[in-house]
Amino acid sequence: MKTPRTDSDAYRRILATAQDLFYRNGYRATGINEIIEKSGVAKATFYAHFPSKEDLAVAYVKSMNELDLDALEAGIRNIPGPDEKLVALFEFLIPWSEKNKYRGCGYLNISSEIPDAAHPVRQATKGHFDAIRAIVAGLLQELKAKRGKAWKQRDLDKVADDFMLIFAGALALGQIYHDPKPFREAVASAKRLLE
Amino acid sequence: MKTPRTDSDAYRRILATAQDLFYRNGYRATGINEIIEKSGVAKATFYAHFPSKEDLAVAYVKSMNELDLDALEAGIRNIPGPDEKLVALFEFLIPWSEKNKYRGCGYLNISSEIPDAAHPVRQATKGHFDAIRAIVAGLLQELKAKRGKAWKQRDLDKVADDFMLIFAGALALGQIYHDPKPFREAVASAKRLLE
DNA sequence: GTCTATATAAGGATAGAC
DNA sequence: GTCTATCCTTATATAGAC
Repeated sequence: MKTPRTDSDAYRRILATAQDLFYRNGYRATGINEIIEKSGVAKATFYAHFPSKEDLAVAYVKSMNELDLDALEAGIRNIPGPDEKLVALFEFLIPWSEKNKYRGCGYLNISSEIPDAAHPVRQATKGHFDAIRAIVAGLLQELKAKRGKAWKQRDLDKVADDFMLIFAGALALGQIYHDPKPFREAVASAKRLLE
Repeated sequence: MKTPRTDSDAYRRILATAQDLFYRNGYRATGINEIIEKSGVAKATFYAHFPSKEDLAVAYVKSMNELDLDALEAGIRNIPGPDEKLVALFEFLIPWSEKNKYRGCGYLNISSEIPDAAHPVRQATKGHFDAIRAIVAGLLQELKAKRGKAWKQRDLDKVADDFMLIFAGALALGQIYHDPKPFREAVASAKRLLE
């Protein structure tokens, strides 16, 4: 028997299907059988790649995280200054939320469904927000250097805290209200933080 | 056959059990059978009061909303000024989050599990955040009157937006990180908004 | 209101043949 | 890798007797 590989076609199809269903319909609402059916693999093949549903959940979060971070970094790469980049992080959320029909943040959503904070999925969702914060912190450092005296006294950690609260808050409220409004408000808040 | 009443003892026991289990373990993770067992009612009694699990979910959110708003208003009643009251809204979240073992916001959690934005449960969770915002907006009006010239130019809607983003952001990140830190950051952010 | 079945579907997971 | 069959549990919900 061959060892299942992460670069096999079946693996990719399963993960792509999970990506879609877990995000759109939720983790517990999505059955293994449905994933197997829609990804067009055999049941045995599925379990050869993912010994349990939880393993698939972990792969789902990690893979989504890579995609999101890549998209995010590609999105800000050609934007000139760190301040414009920081605002762009929030502006991206407006079309993103619409594209995703205001289903909200996949990391917050699956975390809500898994109460055990020690669970590998929860560790992975935490890792995602850590990564976002690292990007924000890096841009703030650039900005501090650029602004010189005016920002000399600013505590970058606290500014990063503010950005993360507004970021997560917009994701949460965008889902609650099923509307892009919180994301527009977040853009305005972000701009104000950079004044 | 008697008409089931919302003030019956069985009704209250069912709702109290749902309150506990839905919040702690999640909506889909909690089975009707478990609720029936732990609330000590008969299966027929349960279905006499709640024709379906969804009906119970709606009652759960609405009842939780009433309890939370009552607790919140009682908590700020004896605090002197509107600015102190606004900060207190965030300070309350620190012990609250610890008491709830950082399980997060029950309204955000169940919303994550119900993708259909038109669902009655989703309407109820939206109503909760509307109610919170109304409290914030009311306090901001008081504050504007109190501060006079210094706040004459402030757009209260935008300040309320900021408060709500920070409020929801802390709830979301407090769960992600399973930690009171985001709530402490939210207190600091709120204070800064009132400067 | 209680109790004990029961219907029926879907859940996750395994096994055997190809 | 595919296919079908199956196991066991849990899910929501209903029925009948007391």
